[in-house]
Amino acid sequence: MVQRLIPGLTRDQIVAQAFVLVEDEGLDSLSMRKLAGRMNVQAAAIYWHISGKAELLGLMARDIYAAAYAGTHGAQDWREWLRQFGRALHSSLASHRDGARLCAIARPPSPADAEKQAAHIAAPLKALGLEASVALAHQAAVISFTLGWTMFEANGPMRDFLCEMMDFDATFTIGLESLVNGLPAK
Amino acid sequence: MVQRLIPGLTRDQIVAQAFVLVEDEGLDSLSMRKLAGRMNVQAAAIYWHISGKAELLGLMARDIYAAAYAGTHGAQDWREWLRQFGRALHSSLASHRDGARLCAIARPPSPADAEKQAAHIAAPLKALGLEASVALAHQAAVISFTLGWTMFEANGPMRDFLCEMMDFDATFTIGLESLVNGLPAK
DNA sequence: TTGACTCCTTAACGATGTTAAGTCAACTTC
DNA sequence: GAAGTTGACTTAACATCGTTAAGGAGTCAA
Repeated sequence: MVQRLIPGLTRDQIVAQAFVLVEDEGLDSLSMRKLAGRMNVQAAAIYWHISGKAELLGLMARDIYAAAYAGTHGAQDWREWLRQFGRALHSSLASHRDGARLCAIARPPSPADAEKQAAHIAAPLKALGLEASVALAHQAAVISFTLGWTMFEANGPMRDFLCEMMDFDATFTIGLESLVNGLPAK
Repeated sequence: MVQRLIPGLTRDQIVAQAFVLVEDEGLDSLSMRKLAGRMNVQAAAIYWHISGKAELLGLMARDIYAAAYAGTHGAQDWREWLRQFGRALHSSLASHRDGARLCAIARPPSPADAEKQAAHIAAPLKALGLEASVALAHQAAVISFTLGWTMFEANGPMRDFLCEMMDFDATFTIGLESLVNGLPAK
């Protein structure tokens, strides 16, 4: 087992630079060559650390979701938690350029340990009194709405026109509230 | 002004064949060359009829949305209309392979006549007593939720695992009902 | 010193979207 | 019917893309 002192490249550094690249030039301009160029490295070098572009996108999406989970604190009941989570996910998606499109394209990084991951995801809602399957279903609803909305907000048809007719953020909040309030407890 | 009797290729035929190709091989395999090959034509020939791949995707997405609008009949109030529309859009998206991803990627075909298009879209809800801006906002909410859900259903993380834990269709309906019931009339 | 191992380079493969230039038949006009 | 115009397509090429194979330089253990 040999370990370099200065590995030069790291998975985290690659993902971080990928975010910077997307921020600068947009998701469509995210290519392995450009990404490598920004790190003064050849494109093939990235493949030593990451299996391919799909995994890169997966890791980026994971970071966006992680920020959303980190943005929920001290909810008293599961509806409040879902509202917090929805708002946090929306702001996480919106704070990264093309964030929604990225999460829409990205595939799950590890379909293998889905069960463990699902349990981990359902945990906060279970702690607030929801059954596991209901927790996952409700979270799926909130994620779907939020992801769909942010995408609609960013690239949807008539975007510029609708911008003048309504407050996107306020309308999102209304939709999120409606959705969460109507979800059944069982 | 010269007009051929048999133009050989048509926009509609191209779009139709694109749907067939996606149905057969998936959205990732939709390339101009393969599409042209299926019509016994060179790839560049497509560019005579369609400006590029972006427009092709836009036309495909437009067809999917059109099927959803066509699936709403005789609603008595705007909530019922939104429910019908949500269900129709869901089935339209689900009935085309990679339909949700397609609509997520596709850009609006014509940002120019957004105002006219918005009025046309808001019409059915206006006829049922909703103000134009509210109509658009509510429709945006339903589209966002439905598109997000269908995407989640198709490619989302833990898809296979969640499949066993819940009925996707039933859970979608619950979410849609919750959302629509909670939307304000004003 | 030898060998193993990590990390990166060079080079190449096939595929992609797109454009420019050329071709040819169908039509219009004279 | 000859000439010219134009619609529709072919051929060829360009730049770029994700990805892989082969190899080399550096670092550590023996």
